[in-house]
Amino acid sequence: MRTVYTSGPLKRERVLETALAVAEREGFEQLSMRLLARELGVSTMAVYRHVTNKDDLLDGLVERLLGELEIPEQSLPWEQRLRWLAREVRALAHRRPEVFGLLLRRRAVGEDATRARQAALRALRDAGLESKAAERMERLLSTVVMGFALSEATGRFEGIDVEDEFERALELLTRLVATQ
Amino acid sequence: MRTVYTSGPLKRERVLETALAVAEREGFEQLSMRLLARELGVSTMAVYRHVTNKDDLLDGLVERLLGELEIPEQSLPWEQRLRWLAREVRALAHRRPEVFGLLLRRRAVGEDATRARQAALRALRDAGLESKAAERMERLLSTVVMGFALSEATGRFEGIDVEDEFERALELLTRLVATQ
DNA sequence: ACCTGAACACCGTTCAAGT
DNA sequence: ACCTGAACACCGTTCAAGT
Repeated sequence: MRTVYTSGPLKRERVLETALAVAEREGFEQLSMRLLARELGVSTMAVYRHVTNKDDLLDGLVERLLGELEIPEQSLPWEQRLRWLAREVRALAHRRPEVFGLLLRRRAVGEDATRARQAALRALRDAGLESKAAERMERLLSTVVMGFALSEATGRFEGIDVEDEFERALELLTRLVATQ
Repeated sequence: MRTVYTSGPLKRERVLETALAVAEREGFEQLSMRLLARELGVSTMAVYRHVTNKDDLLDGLVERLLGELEIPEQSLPWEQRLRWLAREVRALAHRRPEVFGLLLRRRAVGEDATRARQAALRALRDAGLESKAAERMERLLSTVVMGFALSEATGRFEGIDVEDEFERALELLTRLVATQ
């Protein structure tokens, strides 16, 4: 009834990948340990060998999503790096509308979580902000970017050209950074 | 084992109120139709007379939460009205940390949903923004305000003085509105 | 008209048992 | 070492039955 991924032994990597696929295909609420196991062609409890419980599975998904963000080259001007990051997040929300919300519900702790944040902080420092101000601005920017992306993914801004809206918001905020 | 609310007949109002209390006390994930019924001192299916299903229950909670927002007097200067609204949202997130996230996950459709939005739009028009610009700014502001409030409720900004941070962000954005 | 209990098709997770 | 099936304590919801 379902596609069963049969490539090699069961690994955490494949568990997460399949969980992501199931969530996007069936809807996030439908993702269960049992359905995931069925999809992997394995007993429910076999999944627990690669994931300590469902919470750990969700943490793994968050980490995987963050790992999909491409970090801009340091050589680019700071404005372009900020825009790059913002668009990466927006693209992620587009690609994974069902699971994107996880990023705003769960605290990201792993290494991938900080990569994007560090890149944003570097860009803001390069824009001339001192350390504390850069951190504050990063929190403001990430809130806006994540919030917009989520709003689009959940349909809160239906009927609105979010592409355009998002670019304008970025424009405004970048100007705000420049005048800090 | 649990407090049973015994005041009068079962009404939608009391169902929602109790659901809110249960969610905040036991955690949002623990809120179930069965536990809610137990709490109301009634059979599970009796709850279904006041709520068509769990989805409808959650929609009801969203509506109730939005109804808790106090709208500022029109006589206040526009900056103060915006600040008022922002603080109301932040206070709501503080009061209902467990259920606040619902507001960002579900589309609000009822009347209470638009009250706050209309008040913000009026303030922005009074600030001199033309109609389209006011709508765009309202979306930006609401995203920031809701995003910050959620981040605080979920602990994303742990160790940070969100009170201070929030005021600074508002300050920045208000200046942005003034210079539009 | 309003409430009930049993039943159905699901969950996450523990644990003893199999290879 | 790795996987399994049965079991436990839960879900949301349908439906026939009670008052």
